[in-house]
Amino acid sequence: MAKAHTSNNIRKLRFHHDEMTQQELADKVGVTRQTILAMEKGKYSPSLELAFKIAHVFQLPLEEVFTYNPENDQA
Amino acid sequence: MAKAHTSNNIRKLRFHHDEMTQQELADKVGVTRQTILAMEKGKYSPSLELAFKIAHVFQLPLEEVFTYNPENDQA
DNA sequence: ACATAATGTAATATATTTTTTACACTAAGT
DNA sequence: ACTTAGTGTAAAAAATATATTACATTATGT
Repeated sequence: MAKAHTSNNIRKLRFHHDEMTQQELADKVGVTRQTILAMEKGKYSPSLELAFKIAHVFQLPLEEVFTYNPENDQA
Repeated sequence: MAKAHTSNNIRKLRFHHDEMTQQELADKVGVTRQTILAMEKGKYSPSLELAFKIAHVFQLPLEEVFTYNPENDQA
């Protein structure tokens, strides 16, 4: 297994979407600003549900918001 | 926000993939059999990372394994 | 100079996911 | 009849995500 990571471009997307603020996004998906901030900072990766909600806000498929970086998982 | 759900067809996919057992899948993605079982039973929805790993095992885009059912989220 | 909005940091508390362990049940093989 | 493999249930512990609160910083507007 090992360290696989999940990155996202929430930050970029916020700006591309009318400079949506962290708070606004947080409100739209029903979490706290801290949660958005932590995600943008890569402090932790969200739950699948939250990921779906965020993709939904930006009207994008989940995989265009979050990208999976398998580090060295077995095949 | 409210209750949005995430469903999956892990079970089906396991059988379509050489009748892969819960334990085998668990091993491939580095979790416990209980975790796979709980997911199949809808007991809780996985982390984004785990979701990605599972999709990766089945060589499918994440959204073909997990589907988001927004219940009544605001637009 | 002041006020405000947006973001960052940090600590603690709560919720949820995941692990660990143990046991029950069914189906298949011998 | 026995064993084994696969699955289901359950409870408690550990890990991780999320909430809450409070404060610092920077940029902008007045």
